[in-house]
Amino acid sequence: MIEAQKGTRDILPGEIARWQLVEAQARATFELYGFREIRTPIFESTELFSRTIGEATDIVSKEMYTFLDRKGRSLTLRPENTAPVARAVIEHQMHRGAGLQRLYYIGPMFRYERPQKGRARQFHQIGVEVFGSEHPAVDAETLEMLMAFLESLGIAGAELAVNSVGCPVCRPAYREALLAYLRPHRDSLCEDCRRRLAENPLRCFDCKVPADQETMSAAPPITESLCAACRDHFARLVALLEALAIRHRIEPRLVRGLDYYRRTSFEVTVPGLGSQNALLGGGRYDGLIRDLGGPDVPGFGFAVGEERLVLSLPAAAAAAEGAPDIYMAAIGEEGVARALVVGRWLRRTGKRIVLEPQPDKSLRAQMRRAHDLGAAFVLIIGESEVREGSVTIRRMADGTQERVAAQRVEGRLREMAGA
RNA sequence: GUGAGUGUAGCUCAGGUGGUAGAGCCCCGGGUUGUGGCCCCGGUUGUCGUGGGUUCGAGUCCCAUCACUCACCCCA
Repeated sequence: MIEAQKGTRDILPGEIARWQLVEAQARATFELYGFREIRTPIFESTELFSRTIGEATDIVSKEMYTFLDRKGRSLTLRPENTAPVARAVIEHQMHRGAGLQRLYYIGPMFRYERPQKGRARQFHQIGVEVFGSEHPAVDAETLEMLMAFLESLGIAGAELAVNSVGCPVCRPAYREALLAYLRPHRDSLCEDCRRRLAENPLRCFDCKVPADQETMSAAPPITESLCAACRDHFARLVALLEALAIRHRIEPRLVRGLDYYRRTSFEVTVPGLGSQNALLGGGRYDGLIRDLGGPDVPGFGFAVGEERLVLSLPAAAAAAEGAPDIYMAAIGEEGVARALVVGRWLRRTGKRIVLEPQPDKSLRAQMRRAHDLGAAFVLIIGESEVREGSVTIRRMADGTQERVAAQRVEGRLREMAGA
């Protein structure tokens, strides 16, 4: 038997209401703030990701779905969507208009990883990107929108952590300061942290080994090593968050993995997701467009893990499934043919009608089926109805029913529904 | 890539110390020659993940393998 590939899954009709709710709420909220949707391709040139995300990151070094097409071009299934959106902005010169570009996207991403709770090889992100301003008010307003979005979905226990990871001016100096602090402790660090020391010492802050956490708690925080410009940007952002009464925690140990982040960096965690407790992450990426060969256009954005968001939804958020208004119970081939005609006309009045051609099935079984589907009315078309050109209308709520001429079905149905 | 746990009916799961498979739900038919919910009666459903080994005999023990789940790494 052929089954869905590891790390991929089918989202079945029984749970689709939660996905549709999340996506509809995202569109409605983002458009309130002037964002417009963009849809970019699922695969891109491999180079787009390796250059922007960083060759040394886990994503690029071991998690990309990369393949050669028939002409030998190296292509990659997108592992994230900020770089593709930036590519599209440059390609279509979208930054040349007046004002800012605010874009959002919803779609699948791909990373070759071992699946676990809240993690899959094909997963979905809802993300936004703002291009064209490095003003901290962009950061603040977008974060305010984000929190409003989560609130509108009734997400409980969401905690926003913000930090500044500096810029190419101050980050190298901080890295050296951190290394200077860590070198004397090298022998007491865990194996992973010793490796991080060489690759990306900032990641030691994420270590879950208690002894290492203790070591890191005394490490110099990045916020004290920021250059004047970055320090000013961060201070203004924090002040604006205060003014907006956005609950947040300043977390100097928060480091994000992708190379293109500058200055503002943040994430929202939520309980109940197992060890993948990050619901979303994002930050500022002022150098990205230029790195891709475009002009010096600053950017800010975030991406929400849609699977994790759906997992975090309150149980009650599952919107009611669309029960049919009418179930057609037809007996015999003639009955089925008549039901088709009646159903066609009633659907034009906006009625949701379910017709399952099973002429040999007992009326009892068809009634049971109508009940299970939650149909408000059943239209019965059996042998005697066919003979006299009528239809039996049954209101399921109280069992009242009557037989009317076929032409009168629509009007009588309306009367019975209103009664 | 590393570690641990789990694989029995469509679903959720029982099957001490080896004797050749069960329940509930679901589904179908009937009780009501054409009428739902509750009830009653009857019925269908399995390569016991796969391959090999031990044994007279393996769902049960051993080995291998695959899949799933959770955790590590890392991230959404």
